[in-house]
Amino acid sequence: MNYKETIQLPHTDFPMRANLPEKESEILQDWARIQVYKCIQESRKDSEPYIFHDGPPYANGHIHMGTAFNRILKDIIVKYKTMAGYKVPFIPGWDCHGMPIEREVIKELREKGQNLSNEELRESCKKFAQKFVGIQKEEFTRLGVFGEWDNPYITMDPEYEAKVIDIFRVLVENGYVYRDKRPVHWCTSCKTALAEAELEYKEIGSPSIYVKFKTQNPKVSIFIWTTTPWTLPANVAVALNPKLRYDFVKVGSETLIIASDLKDAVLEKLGIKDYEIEKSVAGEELEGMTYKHPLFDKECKVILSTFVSKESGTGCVHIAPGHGYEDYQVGLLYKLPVISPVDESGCFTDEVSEFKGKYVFDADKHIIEALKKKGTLVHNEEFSHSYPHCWRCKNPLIFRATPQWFLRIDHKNLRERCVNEIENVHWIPRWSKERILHNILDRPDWCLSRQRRWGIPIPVLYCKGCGAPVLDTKVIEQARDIIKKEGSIGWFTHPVKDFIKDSCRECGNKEFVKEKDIFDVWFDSGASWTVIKSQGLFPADLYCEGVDHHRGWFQHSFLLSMTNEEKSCFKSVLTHGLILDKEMKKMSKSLGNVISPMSIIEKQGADILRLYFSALDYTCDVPFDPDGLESAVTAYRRIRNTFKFLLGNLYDFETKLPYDKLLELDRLILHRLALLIKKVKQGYENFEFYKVYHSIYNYCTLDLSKFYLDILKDRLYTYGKNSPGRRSAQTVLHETLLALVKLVAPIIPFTAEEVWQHITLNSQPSTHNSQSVHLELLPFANPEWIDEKLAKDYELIEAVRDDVLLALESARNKKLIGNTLEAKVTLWTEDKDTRDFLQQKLPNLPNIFIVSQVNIDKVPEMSHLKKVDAFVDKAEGKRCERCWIWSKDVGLSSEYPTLCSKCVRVLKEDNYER
RNA sequence: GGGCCUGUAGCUCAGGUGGUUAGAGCGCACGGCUGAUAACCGUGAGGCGGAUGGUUCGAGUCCAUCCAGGCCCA
Repeated sequence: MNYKETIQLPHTDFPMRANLPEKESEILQDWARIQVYKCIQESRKDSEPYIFHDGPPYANGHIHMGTAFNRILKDIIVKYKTMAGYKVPFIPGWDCHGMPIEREVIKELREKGQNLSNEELRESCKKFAQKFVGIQKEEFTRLGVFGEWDNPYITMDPEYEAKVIDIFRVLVENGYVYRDKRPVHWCTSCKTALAEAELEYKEIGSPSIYVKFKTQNPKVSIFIWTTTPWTLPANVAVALNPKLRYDFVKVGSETLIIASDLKDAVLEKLGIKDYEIEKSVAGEELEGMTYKHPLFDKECKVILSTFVSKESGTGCVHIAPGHGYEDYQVGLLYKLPVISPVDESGCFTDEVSEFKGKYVFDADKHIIEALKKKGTLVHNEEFSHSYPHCWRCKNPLIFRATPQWFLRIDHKNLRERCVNEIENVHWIPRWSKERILHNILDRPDWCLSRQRRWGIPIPVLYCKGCGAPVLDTKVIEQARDIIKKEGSIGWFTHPVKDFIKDSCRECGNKEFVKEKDIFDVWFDSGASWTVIKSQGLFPADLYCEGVDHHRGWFQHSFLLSMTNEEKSCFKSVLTHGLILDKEMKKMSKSLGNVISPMSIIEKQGADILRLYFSALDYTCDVPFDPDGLESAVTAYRRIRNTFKFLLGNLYDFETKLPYDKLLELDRLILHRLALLIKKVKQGYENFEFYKVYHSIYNYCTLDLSKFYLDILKDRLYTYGKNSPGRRSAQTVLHETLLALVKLVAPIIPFTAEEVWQHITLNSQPSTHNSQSVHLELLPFANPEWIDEKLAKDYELIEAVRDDVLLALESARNKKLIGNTLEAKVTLWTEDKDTRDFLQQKLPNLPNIFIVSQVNIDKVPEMSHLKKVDAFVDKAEGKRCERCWIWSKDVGLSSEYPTLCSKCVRVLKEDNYER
C-alpha cells in the first residue's frame, strides 16, 4: 500500500511562484472593481480621523526612484493608520506651475518655430502639466498606493489658485508684503530675468583689475580685485573676512591692505618685490574703517563677511548689492543701499551721468580709464573664467537689481513665533527640528515674485500716471473671484477696469496697468494646507517629505500657516533621506546611474520594491542597490512560502481549539506571536518600518520555518486528521496566518490581498468576510497568550536543541545518518535540576529535535564544557513506512506490518477518503 | 566656508544608563532531505567596529580632531 495517500500533505492553490507583475495588475483591477478606497473610507466614517497631508510632486516627468520611495512610505503609513482603526482620507496633490515646465514648453515650441502669446503659452503649459499628472497618477496607482485619485488637489486648478490669492490677501491685510529691489540674473538682450536653471555657463574673457580704494589716510589703500569694472559705480562697501589676517604692505611711499594668505600671489602678479609689512591685523579689527568711493565723491565703509575667500583676489571684496547676490545678502545685514543704475537693456541710467547710456560691458574700458586718471588702477589684464549666459540668446548675463515683492519675515514677530511654534511640533527624527530651526533663523525675507509667465499672477496694479503700486485688498478680492471662476488666466484676459474702480491715491490718475510677475512656486504649494482646511481637517497630523523640504515645502507651508492661521499646519513632520545610487552618489542623467522604479515594477513587482524600501532605515540617505533588491526577492520568497505552508495546512481546518486545549509547543508559538504583534505595531507607530521588516522576516525564518513548522510537519501530516494534536497545530497556524497577513499588509499590499483571497476560499472558520485585507484591523496581541514560564522553559530546550543539531551534523558527516529521523539522541547533564527538567519534557523531545528517539543517560564522551551533552547513535527498531519515524514497534501489527503502532492506530480510527 | 545628518561582517539591520570571546537574517562555502521541492533543514568561514587621540580599571557605546559621503545654504 502506498501510505502517502493516507497522510495529510499541504494543499493549496496559492502558487509558490508569485508572478507579481501580472498578479498585481489583477489585484489592481479587483480593487478598482470593489472601489477599495471608498469601502475603506466608508467603513471608517465614524472613526477618529488621522490627517496626512500630501506634499505635491512636480508634474513634469515620469516618477523617479525618489518619488516612488516617498509615495511608498506615505502609503505604508496610510495603510497602517487605517488598519490601526483611524479614518485616513488621503488627498494626493500635484505641483504644476513653475519654470521647469515653462522652459520645457518654450523649448518644444521653439523647435516648432512657434512663438506664442501669453495665453497660448499658459495653455500649453497647462496641457503639459495635465499630461504628467495623468501619467504620475497611473504610476502611483501601480505602486499600490491608496488615495482619492479621482479628487486630487492640483495647484493650477482655479479653485486652488483662488485659495492662493486669498492667502496673499490676508498677508497684504496684515502688512507682511512690501516691495523692494533685489538683484536677479538679467539678460540685456531678452530684457528679462532668468532663473538659476536657465543659466548656461561658458568660458569668456573679462578684464581683471586691481584697484586701490583710498582710506582717510591717502597713503593707505584697501586693495581690491574685480572682473566686472562696470559694477564699481554701484560700490557701497568693501568686505573683509573677519577670520583672515590682513597685512599692511608698504610699497614705496604707499601702503596696501591685502589678506596675508593672498599677499604673495598678488604681489608676484604685480611684479612687486620690494615691500615691507608694517603691521598685520585680523579682518574683524578693520570693521567700520572708511574709504573713498573709487569713482565718486563719497565715503563708504568696510564690512565683514565669511563668504570672502582666501582662494583668489586680495581678500578685500568690492561690494555692490545691486549687482551680486552675495553682495546683496551681506548688504541686508549691514542695511546697505541697493544701487543698480542700469536699465533693462543694460545701459547706465542718468544716476551715473558720467557713463549714461553706455552699455555696461562697453563701459568697462571707460571706467578703467577713469580709474587710471585718478591713479587708483594698479593692474589690468585679460582674465578667462566661467560666466553665466542666457540659455535663449546665448549672451552674457548681468546681475541687476529690480523691484520685487517680499514677505517680511520679522513682521509681527513672525520669525520669533515660528521659532516658538517649532517646539510644539513633533519632528521625526529629532535632529530635523534643529534643521528647520536654523533654516528659519537664517532665512532672509521671502521674495514672492518671479518674472516668469507660468504661474499664479500677483494681483497688484500700477498707476499709469505716477507708477505707484496699488496693493489693495479690494483688487485682490476681485482677482480672486475672477480666478476662482476662470482660472488665473482671467487676470491676463480681463481688462484692468474689472479689477479696480477707484483712482490712484497718489496722483488721482484713473488708469492702471497689471502686474506681470507671478508667485514663487513655493507660495503655490506652501498654501496647500488650505485644501485640508476647507474640509475642516486642519491642522494635519502628519507631513512626510525628504530632508530637502526643510528649506522647501515644510518651511513655506509653515510660514504661510503661521501668518494666516497663527499656528502650525502640521502636528508632526516625518523626514526621510534621499535615494542615492549604490555608491551613495546622487542619481542623475549625466552620471548615467538612474534606475527607474517602473522598470523594477515591470520586472519584479511593486511588492518587491516596497519590501526593499521597508528594510531601509531612511532617517539618513539610503543607497539603491540592485543586489539589495535581490535580497528583497529572497526575503519575499521566504514570506510567501510561509504563507503558502500556512494556507496549505489549513485546507481542512474547521474547528478551533480553545487556548487551554492547545499543546505546549503551540502555546509557545502564540506567546511569541503576541510578542511579534507588539513589536511590529510599535515599529509601525514609530515609522520604523525596517524594524517591522526584520521582526516579521525573522519570525518567519527563525520561529516558524526553522523551528515550529519544521517540527509540526509530523503532527500535521501523520496524526489523525481530526486528532487534537493536529487541530491544536491548525488552530495556531490559523491565528498565525491571520496575524501575519495583516501585519504585512501595509508593506506588501498586493501579496497580502492575494493571501487574503485564499483564506476566504480555503478555510471556512475564519471569522472574516471582508472583501479586502485592507479593511481589517491589525491583530490584537492577546495577553492570554503570554506565558513567561513556558518561554523560559523553551529557551533551555532550544539551547539543548542547538547542541543536538551539532551532534547530528557530526553524525551526518560520519555517514552514520542522513535524515535526522535515523538518529537516536542521548542526553546527559551532571546538573540534576536540568536532568529532571529534561526528563519531564522527554515525551516531546524526539518531536522537537526531529529525531526518532531521545533518552537520558550517561554519554560515552563527556565534554564537561557544555551544560548538556548530546550523543547521537543509529535509531533503534525499524523505519515506519508511513511516518518515517524509527521504532521498535514497527511490525507488531499483522494488518500493517511496516507501520509503527501510532500509525496503525491512526489508520484504524480515521477515515482517509478525501 | 556655514547648518544638519551618516559611517558596526559583501548587503540589510541588533547591540537600555560604557563591563566578559560584537549578535541576527540574507549572500557565500560545504553537507542533508526529496511528504513546503525553482521549496525545506543543518554546519561553517566572514568584523583592527571610518581614522587618530583623549576620559576611564575598562568604549562600538562618552569627548575632541580628522577622513569619507549626503542634503541645504554660501
